Amino acid sequence: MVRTPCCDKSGLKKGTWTPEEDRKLMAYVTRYGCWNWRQLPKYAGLSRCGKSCRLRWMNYLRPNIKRGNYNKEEEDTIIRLHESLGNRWAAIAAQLPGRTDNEIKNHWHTNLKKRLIQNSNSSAHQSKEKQEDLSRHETSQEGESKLNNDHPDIISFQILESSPSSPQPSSSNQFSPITIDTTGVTSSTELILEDDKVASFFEPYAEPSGNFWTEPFLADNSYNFNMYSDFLEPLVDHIDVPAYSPFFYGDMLCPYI
DNA sequence: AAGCACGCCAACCGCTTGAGT
DNA sequence: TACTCAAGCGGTTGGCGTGCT
Repeated sequence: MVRTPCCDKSGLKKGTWTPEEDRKLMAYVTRYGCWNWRQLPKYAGLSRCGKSCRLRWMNYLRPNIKRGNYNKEEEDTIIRLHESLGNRWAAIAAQLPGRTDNEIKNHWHTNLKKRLIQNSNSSAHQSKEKQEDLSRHETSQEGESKLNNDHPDIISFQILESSPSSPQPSSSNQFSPITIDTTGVTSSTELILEDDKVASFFEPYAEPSGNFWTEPFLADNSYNFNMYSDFLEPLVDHIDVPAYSPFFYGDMLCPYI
């Protein structure tokens, strides 16, 4: 979407990712991990800069990405965290499993910010009316409680504002680029992938009882390729990922995984 | 049906941070 | 300590989709 597909001066492709590029990146990262984002596109056969690959993986291809349909809890969390953390989208995203900082940022600018402004405007307007009304009756305390009843959302927001801000230390979420956020993933069937193609792409290789996404990536920081070779081999071969890599086949060592 | 305006959001850019030497 | 470089982060951009006239 968005950027017109083109090449920059160094010959690297920019703009919308094609399904083929997605498959290449996904297959390569799945097979070899993200040992070096700058070098990765070269070995993955992609004419993209490493930064672009990383972004694509982090915001779109990474497993357990939840997309769209924010529920009220999530929105409340975003609002509350934004109140205490400001525009630290990565920190906010760390508290919302499956959501990316980019997506939260977009959602904030397109929905939540407007909503808050509207709320504050209407509350300010009504507050003014109430104040005038109250000054007439000189019953400020009574009026305050009525205002609270009229705008429970605003009030709860005020309470949250005054409460001690508690940016949770997100140790588990401050993952390195290739660490897989496994929150909420208990089996391969629970993968949250918006793109049906991507989901179906991996479906035939999903383990019935194991946890593909967590086990190989978390097991003692080494890539247990052999365990998933049956899974990866046909997958990678099928989508024609370049056979070369700085690592020996089946002897992959990636300190980040 | 065609043109226009606007919102959404994927992706880019540039700055900052942190690790390695 | 200073320097280099990769990765992370947040702000911004701009094409596409959709609703409105």
